[in-house]
Amino acid sequence: MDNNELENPPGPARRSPGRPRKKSTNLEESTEGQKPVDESLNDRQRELLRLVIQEFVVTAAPVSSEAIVAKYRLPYSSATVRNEMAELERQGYITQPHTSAGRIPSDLGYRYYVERLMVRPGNLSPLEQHTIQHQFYQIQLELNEWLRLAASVTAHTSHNAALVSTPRVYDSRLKYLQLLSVQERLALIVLVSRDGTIREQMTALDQPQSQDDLTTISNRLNTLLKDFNWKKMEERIKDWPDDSSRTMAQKVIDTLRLLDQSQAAQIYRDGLANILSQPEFSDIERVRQVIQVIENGQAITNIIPEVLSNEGQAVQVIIGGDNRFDDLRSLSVVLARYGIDGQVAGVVGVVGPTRMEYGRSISTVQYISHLLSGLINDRRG
Amino acid sequence: MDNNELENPPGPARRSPGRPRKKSTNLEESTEGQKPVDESLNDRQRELLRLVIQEFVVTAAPVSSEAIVAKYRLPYSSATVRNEMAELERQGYITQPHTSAGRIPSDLGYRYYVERLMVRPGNLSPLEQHTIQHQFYQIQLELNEWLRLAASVTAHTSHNAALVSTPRVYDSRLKYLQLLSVQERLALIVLVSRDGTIREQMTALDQPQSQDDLTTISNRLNTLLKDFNWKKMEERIKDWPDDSSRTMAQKVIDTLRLLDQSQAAQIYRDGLANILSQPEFSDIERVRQVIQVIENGQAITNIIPEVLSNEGQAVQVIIGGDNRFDDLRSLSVVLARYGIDGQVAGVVGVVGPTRMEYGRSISTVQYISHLLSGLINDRRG
DNA sequence: TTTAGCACTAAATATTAGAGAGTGCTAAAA
DNA sequence: TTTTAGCACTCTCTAATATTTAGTGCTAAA
Repeated sequence: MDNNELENPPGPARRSPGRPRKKSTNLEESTEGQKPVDESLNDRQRELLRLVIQEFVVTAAPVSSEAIVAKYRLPYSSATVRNEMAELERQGYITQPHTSAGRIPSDLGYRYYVERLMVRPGNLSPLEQHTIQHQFYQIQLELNEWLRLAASVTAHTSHNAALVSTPRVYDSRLKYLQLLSVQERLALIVLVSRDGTIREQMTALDQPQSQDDLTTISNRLNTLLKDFNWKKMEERIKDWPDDSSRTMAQKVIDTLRLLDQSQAAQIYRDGLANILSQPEFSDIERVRQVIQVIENGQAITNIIPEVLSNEGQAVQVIIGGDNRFDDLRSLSVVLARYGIDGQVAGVVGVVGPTRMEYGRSISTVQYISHLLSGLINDRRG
Repeated sequence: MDNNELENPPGPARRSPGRPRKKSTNLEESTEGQKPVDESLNDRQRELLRLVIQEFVVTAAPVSSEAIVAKYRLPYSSATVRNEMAELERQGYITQPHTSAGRIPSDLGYRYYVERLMVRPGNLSPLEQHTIQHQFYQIQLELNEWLRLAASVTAHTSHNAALVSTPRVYDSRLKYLQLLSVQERLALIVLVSRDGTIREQMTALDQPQSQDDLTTISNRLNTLLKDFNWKKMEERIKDWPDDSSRTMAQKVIDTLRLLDQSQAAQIYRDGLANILSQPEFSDIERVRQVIQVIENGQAITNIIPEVLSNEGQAVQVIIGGDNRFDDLRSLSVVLARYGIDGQVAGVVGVVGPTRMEYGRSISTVQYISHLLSGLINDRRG
């Protein structure tokens, strides 16, 4: 109940809508690691904002001036803190659920924290890294099992919900294909692309063909089409005679193109239970919303291609939907790409309340994406 | 809040623990379709029980004598109904949340309803069947995409949460294998079993081998091991010379055995949001429990192999955990097997509150399992 | 055997009072 | 000029109490 206001950011935050973008730009201009100069907040205000957020992340209750002074033994009184808080509120970094309550961070506050105040997220502890690696390398797994595991581990490590998208392959090239007779007029195309993806496709035959016929065809196609992507293949077969080899080649092309294009990223999810035990989800209606969003929401599906195309940034943090994804108000999403630049790419992400441990989430997705990239790399030749 | 008592079945239901089993036996003995004779409930009582349950399933609120008489224009007064209800309660089929409330069905009541009172669930309407078929046959899909779709459709059709397990294959037989060089000392085994399952397995090589070497080996293995299951293969290779073919054969055997055995059924889930909008989940704590159970609970994983081994029954209904699955108190599960007897088998199921439309759930899993069985059958040769 | 009538019970809802938490402001102190 | 003690003020939270409502079980008559 304390957090109702998170959903409807109060006046002050709205009054300066241009601010977050500007801040973000500042960060990019300043050298990383150096403390950026800020015109509007002095050191003490920044420090207090940091403390308010840290405290709120842990307690989930509005943070009072008194409490913060006592807990951190600040060298000034609660009255001073109140004055500074008033200024922080005026600038939209924190808000009050009601007059006589403490302060809670606004989305803008979180943004500022993530970009400028947070202790830079380091790596996961060696112990955690080791535990995770152990799980990954323990058994030989298929790709989808890796991804499922990745989602599970990410959720567990970040203490939030996690999502992992299947990697999308651009420009698949044929490594090997095999045709298998299923019935007289039904064949199975098995197609291995150079990045190790396997695609099977059942296909009807115009005329009955034996396994021997099919083997002959597949041998020919293997020789002629190997290492090509579907566009190259299409050029190549243009002047072929109109025989069964060509018909089959066309089907292979279609399958390969399908692999490239229609490839709707499947999304593995896990850890929903983690975030629902957070106090912000004591309201059942919010729980339903969140489940809708995570289970099959548009927002998630919309974000992913965006992250994939966004080649620059290593980790992307979307706070409270950032005014773009309405379903995600009150949720934050931390996303990292994995894969091989320009060839294979997927997304690993953490979803949780805006009040999340951003540092931990960032470390987690960084590490897991690193791990997945390694695995993908191993799978290729 | 009305339904608190569902979780802790009150006295009467406990007093006659042998009853449900006995009933179930009776049903099996009696000819299907014929109205079974019952010593303890007269026609009017049965009719009233049916009405109470039907009403409760729709309204989710305790059913009062007055309401039921008015709504169904019963030819007797509410006082009479009250008398009969008292008897139904004494026998444990219904309970009162508190003294001055209406009646709600107990698990025992639901059981009785499902086995003896329910209008026998027919098929889904032709329109629904058509819609579903349309979704299934619209595009060529891979197995896991079929299953994902099946979960989604089941959830949507049953208005509850759905789960679909990956089919487990007993006794896989090799249809075709291919070895692909990935790096000098790293190869990919691609293995197609006769039922159309494809398994890929990366393997390290003792000594560098070219693609040509690997092709030679795979040709030999294809000829010698085709159509065998892993046990047969092991016999077969017993007296082979200890060369690279044999080493590879052993790896193929291991992979095939893995396919048969370790094959932990993956479970596709969908429609969690459906059941959480039900009024029984207005209590956040219950929501959390349910999500735990459905997302990664033991109960589900325990039930599935049980259903698979239970070859007789077409559809299995577990009500409120049936005193065996504690996590499932207040939930019911409707399960059907799909696949081909003795060869491939998976499970499709509906999970919802005990107050669910059993008829619809049963029709849905029946139809979907039928459809999946067909698809599996098509995939084989 | 059925039913009208009614006392009784327990929950749900509304009302009120009081306590608690934390602020903003003022005026004095540093 | 900045900081801080003091205090009035605001709003929520909790508990206690009364009121309403729904629906029963029982009795006695039909």
